[in-house]
Amino acid sequence: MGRSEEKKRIKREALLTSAFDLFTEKGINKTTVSDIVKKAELAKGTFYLYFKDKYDVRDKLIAMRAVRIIEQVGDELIKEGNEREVSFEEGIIFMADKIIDRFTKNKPLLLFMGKHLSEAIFTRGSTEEEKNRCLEIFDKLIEPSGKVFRNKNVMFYLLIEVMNSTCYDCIIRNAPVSMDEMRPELYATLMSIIKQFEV
Amino acid sequence: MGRSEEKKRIKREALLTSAFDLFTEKGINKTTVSDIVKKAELAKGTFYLYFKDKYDVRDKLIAMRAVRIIEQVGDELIKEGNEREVSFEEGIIFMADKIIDRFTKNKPLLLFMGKHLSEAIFTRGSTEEEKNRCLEIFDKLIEPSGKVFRNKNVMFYLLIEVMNSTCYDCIIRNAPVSMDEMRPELYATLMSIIKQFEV
Amino acid sequence: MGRSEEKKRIKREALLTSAFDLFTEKGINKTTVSDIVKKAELAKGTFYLYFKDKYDVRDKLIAMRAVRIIEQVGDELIKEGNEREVSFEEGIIFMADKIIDRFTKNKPLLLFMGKHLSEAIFTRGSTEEEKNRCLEIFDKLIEPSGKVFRNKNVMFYLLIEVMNSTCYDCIIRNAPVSMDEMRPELYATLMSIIKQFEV
Amino acid sequence: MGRSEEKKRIKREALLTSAFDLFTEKGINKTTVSDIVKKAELAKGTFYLYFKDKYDVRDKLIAMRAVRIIEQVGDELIKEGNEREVSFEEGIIFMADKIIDRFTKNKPLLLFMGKHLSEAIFTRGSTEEEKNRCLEIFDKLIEPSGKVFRNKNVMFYLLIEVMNSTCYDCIIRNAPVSMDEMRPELYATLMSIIKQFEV
DNA sequence: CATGAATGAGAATTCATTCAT
DNA sequence: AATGAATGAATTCTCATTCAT
Repeated sequence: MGRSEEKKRIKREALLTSAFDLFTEKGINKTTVSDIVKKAELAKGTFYLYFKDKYDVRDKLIAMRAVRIIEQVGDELIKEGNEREVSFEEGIIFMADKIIDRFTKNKPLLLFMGKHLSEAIFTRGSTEEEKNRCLEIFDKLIEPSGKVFRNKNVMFYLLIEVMNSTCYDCIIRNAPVSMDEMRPELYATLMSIIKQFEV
Repeated sequence: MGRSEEKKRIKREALLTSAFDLFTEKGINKTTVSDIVKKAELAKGTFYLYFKDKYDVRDKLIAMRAVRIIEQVGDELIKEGNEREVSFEEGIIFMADKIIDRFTKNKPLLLFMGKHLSEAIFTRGSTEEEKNRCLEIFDKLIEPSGKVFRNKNVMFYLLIEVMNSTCYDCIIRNAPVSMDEMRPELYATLMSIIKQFEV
Repeated sequence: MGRSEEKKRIKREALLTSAFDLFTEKGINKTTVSDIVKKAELAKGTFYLYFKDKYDVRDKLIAMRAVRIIEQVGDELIKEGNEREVSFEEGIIFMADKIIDRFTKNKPLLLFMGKHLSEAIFTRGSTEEEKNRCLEIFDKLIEPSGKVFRNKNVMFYLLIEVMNSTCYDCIIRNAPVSMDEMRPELYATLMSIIKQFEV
Repeated sequence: MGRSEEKKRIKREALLTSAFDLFTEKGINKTTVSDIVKKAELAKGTFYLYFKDKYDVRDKLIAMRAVRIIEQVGDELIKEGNEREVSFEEGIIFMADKIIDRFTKNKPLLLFMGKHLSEAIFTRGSTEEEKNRCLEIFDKLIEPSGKVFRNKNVMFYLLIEVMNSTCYDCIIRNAPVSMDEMRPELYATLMSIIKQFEV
């Protein structure tokens, strides 16, 4: 990568980081392009060299964050798998558990992500390549179990969607019940879904 | 109700109706308070006598519509029940079917509702009374079956949430698959969830 | 005074009191007629039965307060005069002293009065009668001294004006010096002015 | 100064000039930011690049005008001093005379300045530098006389304040007497004040 | 007299976007 | 590629005032 390419990457990165901080801090509606460039210490016009508008940035951030969450939790699972035998079902619960943890500790992140996790992963993944990385993580999860599932993507979509929705409603809105009350039901539901797709 | 109370109700109604039409037509961001009052044939200031801002109207509309959808589909189910024996599970499928139909035919409505159906019903229901009406509909659905469920509200939350999410993603975004492809999996998932809660 | 006359007086009074509280609290520009009637627990329209607009209220309040200040300080002076011999010059100093005290303890009042004290007394006195009461106070002050002044009203105007201006600038703005530093110079100036008018 | 700096100065100037014209013409309350930018032939938003709001402009204008008045009258006095011997006292009278003249001929200016002359000079002078220029003018006035005064700034504050107040009340409100009737008393008062500060 | 809902002109201010430098 | 001053349409919201009840 050339010098100038590198400089550009840094600027893009600065804009994304600043925007993310502001979006999670005060919401997208109250964040202006001015705020973003000020925080990134760049000129107003520069923003438009990299992004169409702030909604463009938001979409890219949601996609990036969604992928990152899955990747990081996937990595943790791999580590766990190195230490003890982990069945597919256990793996899913493990991931759900880690994601719930993460969101419980970082409500602004959850607020920002909304219920867009699966959407970001399955249809907008910031790049095709990232999207595939996510799907691969799931595939690797199934592999050792030797199980066969029809319609894997739909299954994963449903698993993520149920998990994301309950996180959002229980953690942010504390309704219909608290996350703690929901957790066992959520896990049971995840299990039900998996069973349903097993061939 | 007094004359003036009645007049106020009509004005409030006009604002809500106009706002709903505009929100579904061109989205909330592109709809201005000016647009709403113009359509309602009222003065700008009048809007602010009834609502805080357009987001206030949106929240109230989502709540109202959510309740209305459940009520109407509930009514249809009652009619159906008068004509033939309908089990609880069949009833849920029937309702899901009707809701999918409704959203398929009215994408702007779905776009407007987003994934807020359960939230509107379980935590914001425009009034406590409306919220209870919704829950009652579900109760009536269970009754004749003689079945017993633990944590009914959580079950209903999950049923509605899964249905709402899949509708939104499959109908609006056509992803991860089309609604037609999703439908059998959705139904199976609804069934799994019910089973899981049965005592 | 009839029953209804009395009721009207009470309402007028409530509006004046509420307005005064709000004006001193957050300034006239940030006070709305709505605020005033809400505080007075009256209807919006009622305001306009008693006053032209909020500036009308302000003018009346300034005039009333100006007169009240002079009267109260005049009363204190009379009491003082009953206890010890007080020359005209001493009387003026006494009054200035009391006024400075009052304003130092009640900056919002001073902020509200601005530099309008003499104007309120000499040209707008809420009623002709009140205005005359003020002038009489000064006359009574001169009487016992046996001194003769030309152009008494101009003299009083200058005395009040200098006192009001220095209070405002020194107490509110603390400039060009503090009130404590200004006080001896102010007193000297008041004495100079009196001397100048003595025949 | 760079090209763009120069352009900015011109725009700021245009806004100040337009605002001043409108403020003196129809008062600050009836002048809107829209009026100002229209007159300055600039865009609405541009106003907010240079000033916080119209009150910010007013404050800056009052300060500028106050300084300008003192400077111009000071210049006239210097010219006069070149032609004939002028004592300190005569100088003050000369300046008072010129200021009264100016205000009599330009009542809107006086209306706009209000009783803020000394405040603008002694505490807000648009810049520290301008403020000092004003004080210097007074110093130069004293110098040739060889006289010594204690607390010069307080003396000048009082001289200006009395002059400003009487101008405002007599010229604008014609009360308690006309400016012509007030003039000899004003002059005498100015002389008394000077005497009082002489060491 | 009193009310307070309704009005609607219009004020303030913002902010995305452009473009000359 | 980067800048940031300038733009001005767009938007929100206020608030004095009216008037039917």
